Amino acid sequence: MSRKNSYHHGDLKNALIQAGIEILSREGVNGLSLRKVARKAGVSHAAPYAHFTDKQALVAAISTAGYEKLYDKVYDAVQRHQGDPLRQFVEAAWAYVEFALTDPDHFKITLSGVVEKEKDYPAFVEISHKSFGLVVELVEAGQRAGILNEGPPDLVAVSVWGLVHGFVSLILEDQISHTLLEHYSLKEMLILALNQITAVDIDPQAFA
Amino acid sequence: MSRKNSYHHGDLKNALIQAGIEILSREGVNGLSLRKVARKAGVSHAAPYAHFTDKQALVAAISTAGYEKLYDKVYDAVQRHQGDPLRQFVEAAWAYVEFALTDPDHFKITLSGVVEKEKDYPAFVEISHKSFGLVVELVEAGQRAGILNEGPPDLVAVSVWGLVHGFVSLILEDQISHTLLEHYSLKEMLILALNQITAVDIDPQAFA
DNA sequence: TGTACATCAGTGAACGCGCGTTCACTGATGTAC
DNA sequence: TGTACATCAGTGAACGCGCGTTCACTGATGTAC
Repeated sequence: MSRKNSYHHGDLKNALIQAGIEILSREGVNGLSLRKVARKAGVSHAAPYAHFTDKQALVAAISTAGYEKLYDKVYDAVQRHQGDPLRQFVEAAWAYVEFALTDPDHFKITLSGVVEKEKDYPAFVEISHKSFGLVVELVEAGQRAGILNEGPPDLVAVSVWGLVHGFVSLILEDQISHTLLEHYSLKEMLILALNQITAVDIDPQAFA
Repeated sequence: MSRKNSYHHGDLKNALIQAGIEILSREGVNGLSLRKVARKAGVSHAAPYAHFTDKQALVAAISTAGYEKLYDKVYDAVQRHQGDPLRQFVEAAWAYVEFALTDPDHFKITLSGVVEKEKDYPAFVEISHKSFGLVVELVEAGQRAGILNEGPPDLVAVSVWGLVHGFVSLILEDQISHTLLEHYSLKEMLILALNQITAVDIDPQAFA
């Protein structure tokens, strides 16, 4: 940003990732190309090769950035409601949903496994493990507080993550019936869904 | 198939859909092109235009076929365990998981919303509604049998579908920890996840 | 402080490729008489 | 049953396009003396 008009960009790498995210949100996964990303960053189409070995690597970096943003949003929610495990649980789930709805295509490229070789990118693997760890911690806190059923925390974490992730997917795929959407807000629906999985009954009204 | 060597194919439309599914399973979503599909069906690359107005239409037909196959597999499971609601519930969920694992890319193209304009294809919309209806019926049966919690069946259906769908997604995205996969079979894990959502406790051993 | 030079991050022309789609055509099939 | 003809489902050449990647290059920056 600081050296916008000079020959050298200064922070092209991040600018390319950012440009990629914008293209994703405007044109979807199929509209994402190296050349478009370079164009949007105001740079020749060969310039990205100074920072990424190939297109895959750029996509992996975009995915990794998406995961990090998701983690941060969820972590924020957890921090904001320290000491109130139920609220923590609900708001963390809601943060996940919000990120997906705000930037559906960034969410999809990050979590839909569209990119094959994510395993080859250590930063991606790291943030994905870190995220799962966060869910496990949340589950353990929930179990201690008696709002979640007993059971191996990692297994319960899979159920919880699965439920929230599936909920998001159904919304993004327009798979949720119209009548349902007329009767409930998405947050209410999420809470009613979470209710199926918690040991206590959550009152949607309390989380308006 | 019957007129393989004649100028006219006889059943090109279905042959193209089938060829598309095969390409999907071998090369993934990004490998799917009209020209490849035609080649695989043994036909010139312009031939598909006699049956589909454009590439979108072919993809929509492939997605629709995927949904129908999924519906059939789940419906089969339901039929096979008529009179045993718990088993019906578990095996229906497992059929969903099995389809996704058997043909991940067909599953993805069908349910990942990669295709934008699915709404424009009535056959797709129809089978998707029909599928949701089947889940609702299953939920109602489960509630009557006391194995699922009370609540508006369509809402509970969203939770159930969401849980199973999310579970599948986590597996396909390689998001489930290695240690977990070493300790449990996928079917066990599915059942333990379903356990979080049922009113009764399911014994994984009973479904080996 | 000033100069020489190595390093680095850009440029722009060029490559070959596969794609979706159109178009004039042709061979096979079905139908009317 | 045989013939004429309309219809239909294919063919293959051609189009223009955007893509990923390479390459010789050049301008800017940082460093040693």
